[in-house]
Amino acid sequence: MAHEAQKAIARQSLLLKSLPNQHVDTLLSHAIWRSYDRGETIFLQEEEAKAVHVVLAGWVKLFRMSPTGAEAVVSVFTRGESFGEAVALRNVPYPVSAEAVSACEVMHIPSPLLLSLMKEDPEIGVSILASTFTHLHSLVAQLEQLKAQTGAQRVAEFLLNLCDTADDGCEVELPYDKMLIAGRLGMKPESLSRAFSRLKAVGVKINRNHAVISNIERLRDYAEADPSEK
Amino acid sequence: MAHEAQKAIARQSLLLKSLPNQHVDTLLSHAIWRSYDRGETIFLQEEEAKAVHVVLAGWVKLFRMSPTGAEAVVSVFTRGESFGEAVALRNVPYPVSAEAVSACEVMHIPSPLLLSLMKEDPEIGVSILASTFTHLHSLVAQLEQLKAQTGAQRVAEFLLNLCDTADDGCEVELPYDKMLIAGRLGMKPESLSRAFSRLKAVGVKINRNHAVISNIERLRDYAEADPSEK
DNA sequence: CTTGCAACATGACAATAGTCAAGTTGAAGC
DNA sequence: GCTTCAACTTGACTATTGTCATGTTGCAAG
Repeated sequence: MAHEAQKAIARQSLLLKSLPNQHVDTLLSHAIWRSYDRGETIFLQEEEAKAVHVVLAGWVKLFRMSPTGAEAVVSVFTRGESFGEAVALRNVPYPVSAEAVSACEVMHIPSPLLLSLMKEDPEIGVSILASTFTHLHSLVAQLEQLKAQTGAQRVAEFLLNLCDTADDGCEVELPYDKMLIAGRLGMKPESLSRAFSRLKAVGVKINRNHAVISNIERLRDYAEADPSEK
Repeated sequence: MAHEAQKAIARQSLLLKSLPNQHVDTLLSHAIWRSYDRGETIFLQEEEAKAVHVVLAGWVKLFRMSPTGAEAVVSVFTRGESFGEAVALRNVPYPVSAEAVSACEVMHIPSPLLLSLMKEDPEIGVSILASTFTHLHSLVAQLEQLKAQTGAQRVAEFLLNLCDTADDGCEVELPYDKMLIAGRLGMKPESLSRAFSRLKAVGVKINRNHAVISNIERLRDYAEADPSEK
């Protein structure tokens, strides 16, 4: 079912890229390949984890529903990224739900397969820990941002992460809709709108899902300034 | 150097308790046992990880310094808890700093030892993933709280976590000083004071580091209520 | 083409949290 | 016992964000 192009993407994923080819072949041949429509659920919070998931195309969000129904977006993944590693190997329920936020392609690696390969070659365990560590790290970074930065500063960092060039100025497309960006950054859509307005003052123009940053350094200074001295 | 009592605590830690005794013995005999004074640094952000750390007594905080010097507390660990697993096995720099917030005892397991044992028995990898998953989970929970609850509600949850009994009412000691509690909950000490004041209305009395909760159910309802309908 | 809807923007207001300043208080050191 | 200092509390004020209401816009189904 899998196109060669998809397999190539899978091989480059953080989870698989450092594994010996032989293992990767085994995993790819036993993986389940699926397409999801925008809005489709991939798994639900409290459901038991049976696989590790690798995004091949599109965008997937992980989120938590509080008892009152408020949604907190925990992370958003795209091509080459994987999630569910630590959960799948322990047969514990997912602490979050996953949903496709655009049409997307996802590869599922059954966890029993991963476990049995891990018994043969401990290198696999290290690979899994590597991806897990990346998630841990990104959650830590998010926590720092939420605790130490204003909304507009978080938006500034989000934009800076989109333009990987160290160029003077640049233009980027917002990867998904603003409601999701707002959720991902821990704010309401209205606040995101206002944050964008503020960023006009440091040379950011937003038009639809297209952003123009006139001076990256200026934006970076803004993002890292002490909130109290702004 | 290690007392038997300390070894007993180490054996009960989340990291080691599910491992075969034989491995635990090996790890314990090669571990480094250290005492730290209040305020002493255990490791610094950006430092290369060489060991996994298990707290035997006292309290340790993990925190991040933003470029501007603002401190964001990521987690606080105590007896039986471990940290640094995912980092130690990858020879990558710590994303956070660790500091003793009270006098404490910490056991350090050198990561090369863990890696070599892991090659012999993949079960060790699963154990490490288990602890790592717990951290991941707690970070996710923190993110949800920060995004979906008010300060006073986060304080309420913090108190609820302290009293494990399902009893009607209970009394607990605050485990560390209020400045650190405030940091851990993502607020300023002043806001914590005010949050405590508000909780008086739902039957919480704070005196020094001693808290009296007259009705746990009432507090739980408060913590989980929709912030908008309070 | 038009209707309808969801995403987005904006203004007015309320709630929440941070800042600054001025006290208290309790414990450690002299 | 006294001094001193840091932790803590409280009040007044400000800034930020959420909430509610209203209006615009672009896209898609008919």
